[in-house]
Amino acid sequence: MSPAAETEAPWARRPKRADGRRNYDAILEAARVAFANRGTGASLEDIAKAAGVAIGTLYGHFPTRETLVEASVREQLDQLDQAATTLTEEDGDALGALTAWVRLAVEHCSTYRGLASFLAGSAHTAGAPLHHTGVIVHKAVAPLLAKAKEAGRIRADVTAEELYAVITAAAWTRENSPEQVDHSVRLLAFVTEGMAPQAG
Amino acid sequence: MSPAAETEAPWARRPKRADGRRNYDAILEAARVAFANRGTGASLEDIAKAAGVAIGTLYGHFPTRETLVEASVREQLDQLDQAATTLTEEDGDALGALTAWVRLAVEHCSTYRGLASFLAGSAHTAGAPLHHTGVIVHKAVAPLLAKAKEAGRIRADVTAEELYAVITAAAWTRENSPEQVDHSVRLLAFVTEGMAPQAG
DNA sequence: ACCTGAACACCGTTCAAGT
DNA sequence: ACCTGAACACCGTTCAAGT
Repeated sequence: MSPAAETEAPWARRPKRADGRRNYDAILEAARVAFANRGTGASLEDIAKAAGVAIGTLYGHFPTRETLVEASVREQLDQLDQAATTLTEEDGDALGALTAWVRLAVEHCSTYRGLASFLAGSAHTAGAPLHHTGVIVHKAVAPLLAKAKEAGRIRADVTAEELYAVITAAAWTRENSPEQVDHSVRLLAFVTEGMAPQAG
Repeated sequence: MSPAAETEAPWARRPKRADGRRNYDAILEAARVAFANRGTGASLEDIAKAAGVAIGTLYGHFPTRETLVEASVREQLDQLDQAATTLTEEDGDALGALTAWVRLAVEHCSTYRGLASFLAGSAHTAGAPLHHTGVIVHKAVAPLLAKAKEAGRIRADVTAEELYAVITAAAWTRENSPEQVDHSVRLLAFVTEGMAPQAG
């Protein structure tokens, strides 16, 4: 498998022609603003208008809403992947490293209202644009989880899939929390305690 | 405050005229089927068609989608409320009673795909039709929570609001789980362990 | 290779007219 | 008091024509 095959997805590729790249970038930027303000269900016509392109141009680059959502969080996901590597290499508190990364993952998955639902919806559909996120999360969390288990801080039977369910559930809770209090913090605290070996 | 004011909501009242009641019931039944098959975002026109009424009739009885969703789960909510009373009166395992009721509540809140999001959305909006659900859950869970605390099975600082966040998050997880495995079961198990006094 | 925007489809919501 | 359905608005999606 070539490096390009790993990094380049079949959907939403950045065009080669200069005008195409300009439009692609403008659409992405407008989408990020719209998703941040209105959630992932924001009007695609409004996004095209804000980007200064016709609606057909948007569809040319992003054939489905999901491809646009995926592209709008792709860079952030790369950072999340790298953070897992950094945290795994650090010596010290294995449980702290795991929980720190889980919190980063929850923040990523709650970037926009509606993102958690998109992620959950494509979690079990191989080939879906946002299925990639689940794959990355699984791969990234595996070594962190293994180290925490070796250190005796997490039950041996906790799986990466269960952690992903926890992360998306916490992200959804965060999306839906009132501005004053983020209920996902306490939810994660309870879950973390519950995953400790001494419990139960 | 009269008893009627407590039980009768200002939205979605069952009409007094016979033809009105027939249509009201037919719409509700069609809505339950449509919500079960397509989630709470199901087409209202299709529901009206299935009920054999004009779209205006549907809007006459249920001015917003939320009122229709609320009415479609109201009876079930009453049962959930009664179950809390029964479980509170039982002698025996206080933690078991609490967790049994929480599981019933999770099932209620995941009756239809999309219901958990409706509930979370109206949780902090007094006056919203589905805000009622949150109020009932809070009232119902309070004595169960108090007994579990007295028995030393749950941390003293756990609030009913936190439990409601846990319930809706678990319901959302259940809605989004693949058919083979319900991830909310493990999520609830972890949270329950994490709420125990000996943890942390 | 990429862009445009008209055209079509579908659905939510309102309201004047009716019984 | 309740019902009807046409009318309007808004949005997603496609595609023939253009550069």
